Amino acid sequence: MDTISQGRFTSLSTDFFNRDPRRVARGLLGKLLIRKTPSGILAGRIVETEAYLGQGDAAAHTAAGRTPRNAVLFGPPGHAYVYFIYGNYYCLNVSCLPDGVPGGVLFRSMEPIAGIEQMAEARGIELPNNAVEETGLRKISLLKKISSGPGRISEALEITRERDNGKNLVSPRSDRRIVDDGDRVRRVAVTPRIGIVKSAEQPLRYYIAGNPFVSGHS
DNA sequence: GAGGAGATCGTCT
DNA sequence: GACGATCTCCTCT
Repeated sequence: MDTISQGRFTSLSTDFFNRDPRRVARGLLGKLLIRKTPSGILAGRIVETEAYLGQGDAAAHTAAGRTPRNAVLFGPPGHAYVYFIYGNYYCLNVSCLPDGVPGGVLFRSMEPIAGIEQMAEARGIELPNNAVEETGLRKISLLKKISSGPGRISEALEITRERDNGKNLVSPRSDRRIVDDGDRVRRVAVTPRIGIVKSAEQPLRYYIAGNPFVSGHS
């Protein structure tokens, strides 16, 4: 058990990810994505995910079989799959299902929790003084640009393919991992995934209903 | 507030 | 050689 500011949290187990990506995507809502850096801990609460099924899912990177790029998704569960998109952005996924069976979950959006100033700086956003102490709608509008969106999450947590692809996200020794601080999600909404063309109709996007940090349309 | 276009490059065909 | 699990900026309303 570690502590982050005033809270406590426990690591998720490998078994948590050794399941159907749809169950993992739903289960990850409310959990914390954290990264330890030399200058402090960065953390955000996961509020939006998308499941990518390894088999029978034309939109998944694994649809056409194993390649050097997607190898992590075919590997053991609980590892980071990071890919580069549109010449500009990195997107973070976590591998699911047993070694040899492809599948994963994309992190689409998170609510900034700790290390907010550092994450804003990594994103090139200048927060006004006392932004962290703000409340209500004003705070939401200030913080939403930090990590609402797949590319934004990676930039805020300083995640790159070169450094993070294939890294273990459950080991307590890892400097980037997914943990549970006891938060319980009340209501989960399910919609089709965003930004894809193939298999676009399947309801595989999950988000915390009513959470203001969800990206896109909620 | 909504909608459209450009940026930019790794990956696979 | 085409395209993509995105984001930002700009324009129009």
